[in-house]
Amino acid sequence: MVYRRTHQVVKRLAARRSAILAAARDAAAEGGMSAVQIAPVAIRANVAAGTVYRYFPSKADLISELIAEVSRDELAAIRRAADAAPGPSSALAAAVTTVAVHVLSQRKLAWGILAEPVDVDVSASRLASRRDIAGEIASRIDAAIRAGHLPAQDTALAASALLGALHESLVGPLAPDNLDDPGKLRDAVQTVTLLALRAV
Amino acid sequence: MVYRRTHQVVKRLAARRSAILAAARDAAAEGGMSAVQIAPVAIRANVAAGTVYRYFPSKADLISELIAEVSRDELAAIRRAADAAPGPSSALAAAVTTVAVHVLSQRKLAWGILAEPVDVDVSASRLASRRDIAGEIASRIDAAIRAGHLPAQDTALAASALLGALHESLVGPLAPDNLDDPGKLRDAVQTVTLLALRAV
DNA sequence: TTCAGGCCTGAATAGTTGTTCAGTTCTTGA
DNA sequence: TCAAGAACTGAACAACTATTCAGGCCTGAA
Repeated sequence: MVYRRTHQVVKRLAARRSAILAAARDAAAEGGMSAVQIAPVAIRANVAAGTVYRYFPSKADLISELIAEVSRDELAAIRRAADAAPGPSSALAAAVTTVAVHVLSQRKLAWGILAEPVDVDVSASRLASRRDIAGEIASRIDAAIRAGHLPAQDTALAASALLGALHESLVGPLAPDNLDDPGKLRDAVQTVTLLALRAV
Repeated sequence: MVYRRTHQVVKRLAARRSAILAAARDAAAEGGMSAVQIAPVAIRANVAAGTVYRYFPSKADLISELIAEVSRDELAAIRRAADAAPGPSSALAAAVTTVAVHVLSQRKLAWGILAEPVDVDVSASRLASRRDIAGEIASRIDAAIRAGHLPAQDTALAASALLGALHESLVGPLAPDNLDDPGKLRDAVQTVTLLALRAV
C-alpha cells in the first residue's frame, strides 16, 4: 500500500465537493435551474466536466443535493425565527414571514428549487423539501391550535395551502414584478402574511 | 387554378387539427405533459409525425394551444358557476369550489397545465392562463368587497395566493393521495374552499 | 380521365447535453 | 527518487426527440 488518503487530501476532496455544490447553487440563483448544466457548473467550480462525476453519480444527484441543502438552510431559518417568538401565534407568524422574505430575496433560486422544469427527475427531493417545510409549518399551526389561538383543522392541508399561497403570489408567474423596491417588498410580505394567517 | 379548398376539405382540415389537439389533451390527461410528444400524439390522432407540423409550427405552439384551450374551458366553468350564485359572496365561493373540483377531477392534466416541467418554453401561455383565471377570481373578490362582505385588500395578490393555495394543496406533490374516495374528496374541497375564503 | 397542386408520410436529420473512459497528472510512502 | 495507485481531464460518445423534406397520394376543376 503506497497511497493512502491523508487528512489533507480528505479535506481537499470535501472542499472540491462543496465547490461544485456552491457552483451549482450560484448558477441556479443566477439563471435558474436551466443554468445548472454539468459543463458550466464544472467551469465555475474550476474542474473538468468528468470530475463532477467523481463526486455526484449523476446530474439528478447533484441537483437533489442542491435542493436538500437549500431546503435545510430554509428549515433552519424558519425554526430559528419561530423559536425566537414569544408565543405559538407569533411563532407561526414569524415562520410564515421568514418563508416570504426568503423566497423574495432569492426568487430565481426559490423558483428553481420549488417548481422550475428540470430535465432530470428531482421530484423525490422536491417532495422531501416540501414535506419538511410544510411539516414545520404544520407543527407551528398545531401549537397555535393547542394554545387555543386557532380553531381545530387539518393542519397538513392548511400548511401546504399556506405555502402554496406564499409561493404562487410571491415567486409564481403572476408575482408583481416591482418588488425590487424595498417598500413594496415589505408591503407584499405583510399582505401575504396576513392573508395566510387569516386562512388558518 | 385547378385546386381550390372546397368546404369539405376545410372541414376535414379543421377536424384533423381538433383531433391532434384532442390527442394531445388525452395524452396529457393520461401521462402528464411528458407524454405529450409529437410521435405518440400523431399516432393517437392517426396521422404521421410530419403532419402535426402542418397544423402547429412547433411543439411549443401545440402545447400552448392545449393550455389555452383547457384554460378557456376552465374559465367558462368558473363564470357559469359564479353567475348562477345568488350574491357576490356565494359567487366567489362557487368560483373557488369550481376550481377545486376541476383540478381534482383531472389532476394529471391540471398539474401538466399548471406546473409540470416541459422541454419547450410554454411560460407565455401558462402566464396567460393564470392571468385569466386569477383575473376572474380577483373580480369576484372585488365584487364581494364592493358589496361590503369582505374587507378592502389587494385583490390581484389575494387571487393568486388563493389559487396557489388550491393548487398546492390539491394537486401539488404534497396533496393527499387518498382523494379517490368521493367522501374524502368532498371533504378536501370543502376544507380548502373554507380556508381560501377565510383568507380574504 | 387527366393533371396541377396542395396534403400526407415517415425515415433521416440535427441539436442539445448528460455521461464515459483512456490517457495524464498528482499524491503517497519507501 | 521511484513505483503504485488515486484523482483529474476533456474530447468522444450516446440517447433522446423535435423537426425537416423528398417523394407519394389525394382532391378538384376541366
